[in-house]
Amino acid sequence: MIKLSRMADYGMVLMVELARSGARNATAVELARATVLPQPTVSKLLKQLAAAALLTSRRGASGGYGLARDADDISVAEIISALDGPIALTECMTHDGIVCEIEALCPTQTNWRRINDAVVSAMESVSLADMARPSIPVARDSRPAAAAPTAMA
Amino acid sequence: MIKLSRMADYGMVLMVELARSGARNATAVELARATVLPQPTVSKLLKQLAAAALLTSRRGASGGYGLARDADDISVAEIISALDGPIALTECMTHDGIVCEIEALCPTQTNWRRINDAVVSAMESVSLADMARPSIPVARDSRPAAAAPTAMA
DNA sequence: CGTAACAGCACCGATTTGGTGCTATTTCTC
DNA sequence: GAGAAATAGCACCAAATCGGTGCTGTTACG
Repeated sequence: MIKLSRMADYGMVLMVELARSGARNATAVELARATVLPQPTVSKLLKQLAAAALLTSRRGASGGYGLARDADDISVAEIISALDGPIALTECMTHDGIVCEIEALCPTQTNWRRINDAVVSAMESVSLADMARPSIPVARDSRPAAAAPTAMA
Repeated sequence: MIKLSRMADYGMVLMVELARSGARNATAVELARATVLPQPTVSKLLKQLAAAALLTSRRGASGGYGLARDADDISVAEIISALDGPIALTECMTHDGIVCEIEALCPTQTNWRRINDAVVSAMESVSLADMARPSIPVARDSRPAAAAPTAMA
């Protein structure tokens, strides 16, 4: 359903938690507790995020993780591609320029790329700071007739 | 990797083929041959597309499929959601207004929705006719240093 | 009435994904 | 200097999803 993986979802939660708390040396255990996510999975995610240079890590006793950059300077696109790999709607999008095997699909390649770029830029335009700040306090009980166009069915 | 399923990919190929040929009564076998896709899968896809009212179907001998509307009036978003279900990056996006279980994620819900809407509108803005017409004849061998911003990594 | 096509199942295999566990390695503290 | 506490980097396993296949209707043309 064009949905991002649960890992990316969890990863975002962790990043938001770090951005909110401002902690620069939070341990995996602390973060797991704060976010109510399984600890082993949290560790795995933090490792990946650190490997992608989005987090700094301190090893050894009293070690931990912290944001590598300002939350304003980290985009949603970065977080997602760190955990889910590059944002590519079709296979053709990954290797750029190489013709895909299925001849029939290729003519549409340019248009796919345009759509893909739109998705990427949408995610690049939102920063971690944006995600951390609950911009519009969403109404929980009364739902105002779905303001957002939910596509079709 | 935020990629759409192969079914949606194939489905697009079939729709483009129908848009190009202009055939209003093409059989599954013909379309499979034209697109070089496995016939059973093609049949399955055509059924789904017909069920979503994107294709008209004629049963019986000399039956077949055709576009239900003008190619200009069918969006990429419709085709994708017909085959892959509604476009929803996160689970929260499907049931609109209902609070998800994981408390920590919810505050970011509004921002997720904004990103999701951007994706949806990107796909709604491109019609099947756009996809069918090879707008810019893509250079196959010489690749001009990747004009499109390929995100990171 | 036979044949050619769509309709709608149910099922199965394989790939991917989510999750776990173990073994280093680093570094702080006592 | 030894031990404890934390990250790093593996490899592995279980499960859910996805892609694909096969059958049994049902419709309609000839």
